Amino acid sequence: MNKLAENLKANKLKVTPQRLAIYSYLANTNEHPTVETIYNSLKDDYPAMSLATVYKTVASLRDSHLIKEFNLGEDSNRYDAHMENHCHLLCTKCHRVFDYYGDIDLKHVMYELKSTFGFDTESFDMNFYGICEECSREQS
Amino acid sequence: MNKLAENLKANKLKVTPQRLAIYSYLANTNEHPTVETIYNSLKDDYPAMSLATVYKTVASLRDSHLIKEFNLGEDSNRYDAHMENHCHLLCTKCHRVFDYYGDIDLKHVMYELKSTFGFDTESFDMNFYGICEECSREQS
DNA sequence: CTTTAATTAATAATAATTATCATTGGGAGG
DNA sequence: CCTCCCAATGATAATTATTATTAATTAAAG
Repeated sequence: MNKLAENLKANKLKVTPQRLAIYSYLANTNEHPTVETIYNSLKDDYPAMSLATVYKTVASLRDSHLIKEFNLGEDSNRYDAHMENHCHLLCTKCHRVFDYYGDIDLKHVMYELKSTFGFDTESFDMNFYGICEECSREQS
Repeated sequence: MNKLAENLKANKLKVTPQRLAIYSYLANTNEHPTVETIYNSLKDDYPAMSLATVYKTVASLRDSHLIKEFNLGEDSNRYDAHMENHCHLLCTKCHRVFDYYGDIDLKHVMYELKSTFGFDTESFDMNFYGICEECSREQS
């Protein structure tokens, strides 16, 4: 039995073909697809699949902390099954999103948040906006 | 002539009553209101104001970099006229948003992004998720 | 197998946002 | 001051993302 199906079971989610398809699609891409993109990518193999199913599936995967949902100021949400903490690089020209897995130490900041505001940090995210290599090469 | 009107003019935006009202409302709050909130707060003083005007106004203020637009995973966008770089503390219990103006030094990270990926960072943002003081006091 | 509760597909409904377009009014140039 | 032009506004329709409903289907426990 594969890892993804185990993860589903561990969270009391039934292992259905659609659910597995959506989950493994997310696990095997490093794009950060929207519901629309997921749907379009899978509808050839699952012609009966409904958009509503994709919405509900990503919602339950998100609730079980198997994937992350985020929004980068666009019109629709993006999803990512890579749960290691990482941050995003957003190219303001081509609008692609890149990952950065290097870890950023913010213990001192989190300590200050706690001592100054009494705020207990559980997690954080971080987005860098700028120009990607390819776009800056084109520019010159 | 006040500062806000000057800012509008500097960006070739006509200084209309509605626009000034929306802009100064944003400049004088440290909530991070949605379009809906802005509209409801101003419609007593500007009974004729239309929701569409609020949408269009925040869009042009955003395009002129006079305010920031962001989304914290909710259904609607939030706006903030405080342009000094700061990050947000999101309480996962009460869903309030707090500001942190302390500056976080990420020069070394940005340098690494440049040398490893060729990514030129223009700006970044950062969100901390956790429990605020008030909520953690209630818990115990 | 059989049962049952969860999942799904189809579709309707809702909420946020954007587009359209006729009207108005800010403000630059006379 | 006036006048005129074009950006801004308001009313409303349209669009887009997402959620709710419901009846049919199916995974998986016993």
